[in-house]
Amino acid sequence: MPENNNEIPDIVIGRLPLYLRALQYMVLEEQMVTSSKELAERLGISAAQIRKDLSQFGEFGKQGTGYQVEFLIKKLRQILNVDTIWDVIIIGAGDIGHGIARYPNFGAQGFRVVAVFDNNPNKIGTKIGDFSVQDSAVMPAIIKQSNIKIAMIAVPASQAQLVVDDLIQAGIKAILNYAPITINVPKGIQIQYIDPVMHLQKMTYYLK
Amino acid sequence: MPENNNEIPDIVIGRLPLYLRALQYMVLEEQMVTSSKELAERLGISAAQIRKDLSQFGEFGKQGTGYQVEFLIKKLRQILNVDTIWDVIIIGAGDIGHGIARYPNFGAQGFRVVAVFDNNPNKIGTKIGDFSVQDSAVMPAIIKQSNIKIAMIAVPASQAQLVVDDLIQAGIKAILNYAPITINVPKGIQIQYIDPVMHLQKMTYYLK
DNA sequence: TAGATTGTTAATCGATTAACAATC
DNA sequence: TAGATTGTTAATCGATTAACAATC
Repeated sequence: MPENNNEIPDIVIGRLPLYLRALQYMVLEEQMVTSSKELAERLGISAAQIRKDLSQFGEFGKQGTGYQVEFLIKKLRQILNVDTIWDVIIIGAGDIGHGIARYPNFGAQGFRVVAVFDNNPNKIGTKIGDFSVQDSAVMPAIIKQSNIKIAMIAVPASQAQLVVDDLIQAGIKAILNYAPITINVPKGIQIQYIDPVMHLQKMTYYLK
Repeated sequence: MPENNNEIPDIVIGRLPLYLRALQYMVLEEQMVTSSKELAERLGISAAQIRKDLSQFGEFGKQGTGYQVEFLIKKLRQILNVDTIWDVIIIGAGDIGHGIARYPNFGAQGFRVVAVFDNNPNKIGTKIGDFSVQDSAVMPAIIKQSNIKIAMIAVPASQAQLVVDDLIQAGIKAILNYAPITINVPKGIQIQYIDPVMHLQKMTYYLK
């Protein structure tokens, strides 16, 4: 007896934020309705792929008409769990930490930075926008107390694994890692990487 | 008569910088030799995949022994065209522009930031580390004059497409885009995206 | 009704993995 | 020689695309 196969591919999940982003620009342009064809052209992918991806989660369109932009945004936000606000912490108050602490796009997209930590005594207590940098020593307590699930780490590569281990110990479930090093995490913990060097080195392959 | 199929998949190219990064940490740890198995464990991928990827470019290992770390690094840098230094410019002198202008990892990885541009008169002439911010108006001339091929853009989403069009017009061939919007570029131009929100939204799908 | 576009199936295409002969 | 590990093939697995009935 075949199981109902309801495992949605990770690669599909990865495209949903892309769709959401494009739809939000349509709202800014006061466009009410779109189609898989139009979205596909904007994003440079195939219309069939967009329809197939969306159909994993329900029937959000109308034949002959397409998709209501606002409605599809609402559905995507529900699917991605960004129809509420997630509190996020930052570890590392260097240049990158400063940059992401002030990043203006998190708010509208479901994320709120609530604390910045560092273990350097010279940085503890300094101000970044609204927050003052807190001692990493109090980090686990604050994670537990505020039930925070998401962290962004911007510490030196040499410290990244240790910091991640501490974060997971304290209850963090998702990590966005700016340190240029591969981190090991147990199953069930999400980790994503941002490393501009990787992108640049991929592009130079094709240059000259 | 079958053509020699020497088109290397883009997805393979994307993994090479990851291998390179891991190998460089091995050098720091004074490890001389590695194996596909060890690399695979570090990176959380399969050993077969690493061997297959590398074999696209040559035979870099020895049976029974594995790979000489320094030698493989040298080969990967050649393949990726990062065995020389690429000059890179930054457009946009806001928080993100500041952050990447001071990013410490570019130098050792084949990239050198040589200029930062902005079109805001309040920012033009201000200092970021060693450079002063230049007027975007002079950007095309400088790109041509210095034969710059790579740009990183950190401007508002609303300006990103226009800036990219200008850059390509001036001769830029590869763009790392920090603006949270999909950009259209002609064939033959490389573009890569960095958007922390996308990564966060992908992870929240799996949370609770 | 005619035109447009969805959701879905089946076919195609491409990527990953398992396995092993070769060989260091 | 025995053990280890490569490079490569073939099999498997998964993702994308083309096509079209359904239907707005």
